[in-house]
Amino acid sequence: MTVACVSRKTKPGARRKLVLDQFAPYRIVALGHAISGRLARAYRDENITIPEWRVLAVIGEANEVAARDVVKRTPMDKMTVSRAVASLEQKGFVKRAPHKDDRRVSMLSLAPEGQDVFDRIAELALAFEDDLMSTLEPEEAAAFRLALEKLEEKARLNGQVE
Amino acid sequence: MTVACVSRKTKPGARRKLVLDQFAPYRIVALGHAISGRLARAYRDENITIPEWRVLAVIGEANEVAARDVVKRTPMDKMTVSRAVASLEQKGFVKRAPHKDDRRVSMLSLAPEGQDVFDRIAELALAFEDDLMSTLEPEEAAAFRLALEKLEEKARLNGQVE
DNA sequence: CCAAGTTAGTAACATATGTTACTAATTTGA
DNA sequence: TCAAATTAGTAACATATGTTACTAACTTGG
Repeated sequence: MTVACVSRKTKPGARRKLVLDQFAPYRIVALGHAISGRLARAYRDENITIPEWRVLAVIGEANEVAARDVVKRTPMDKMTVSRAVASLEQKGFVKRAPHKDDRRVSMLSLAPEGQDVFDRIAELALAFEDDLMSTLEPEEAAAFRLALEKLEEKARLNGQVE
Repeated sequence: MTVACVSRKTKPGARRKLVLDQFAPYRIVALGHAISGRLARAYRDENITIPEWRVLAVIGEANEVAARDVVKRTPMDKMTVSRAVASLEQKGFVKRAPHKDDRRVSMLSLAPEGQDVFDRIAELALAFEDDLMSTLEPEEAAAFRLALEKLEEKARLNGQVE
């Protein structure tokens, strides 16, 4: 157990100036934006939006899920998911099957064409990840992933309150 | 001898399965989303949108800038900036002054009230950053910031192509 | 049972954001 | 010197996204 030493480099009471380039939350959001834009190319060629891709990915990972599970596993609200699913079904990428004993729920699965699309995008996405992360040494990358996890945990917890 | 089966060794092009929770780009975007949501509370109380806050921050940092400079320094396109500036001017937070010798350009600066708003939000934002980053040990935090920088560089460069 | 509450999903509306195309001002270069 | 290209900024349109509130299907507790 480590001692939570919240030391900062600045003196207590000294008012820091906010400088965007050194403001970590901003840097993280900006990086996310850049990444989204970069990945968007892979979706665009398949006529898939970002929410649609996320839905595809969750189904592709779990084989059969309900829409509510997609909501739990991604940063999208249920309306966004609902729209994405409707569009994917329309395109013939996703199938709905009635839930065994809850008629409100449909179970989602990939149609053959949806599986193909998923595979193609997944390949590009993984290649992008490799390329991106190759800028970091292996230990750096591992540390980065760990830090991401901790920060997300923290950000989500705080988000819970109100 | 015959080749029995597919090697499991990871090599370039080898097919991994895409698992969202282990897919770094997704984790980064998700963290960005969580952070945005968390910070939004500070803006909301001041009736400031995220693009408006970014504009305020850039002006607050540089004292006098043109809108185009805001575009260069943030992940927003010029229309988004234009709207944010218009709104901020309407609210009396930002002033426009004609550029010395280019009549297309207005120089933006903070009105006194804008400075107040900026100061209040900046204080909350810095406190949030402290809280967020306190989950990391000082060396972890430093490594994380460095990694962020490298990744952003890489993501932006790739974004250039095409 | 069955009234009250909860949950899954969607419709309808409001707002936000991106895209295209335009105006006006400036720069370029033949 | 002036036609063509570039740049700053905005308008108008299309699309995407969030919010509220609703329906239908379940669950619960008396």
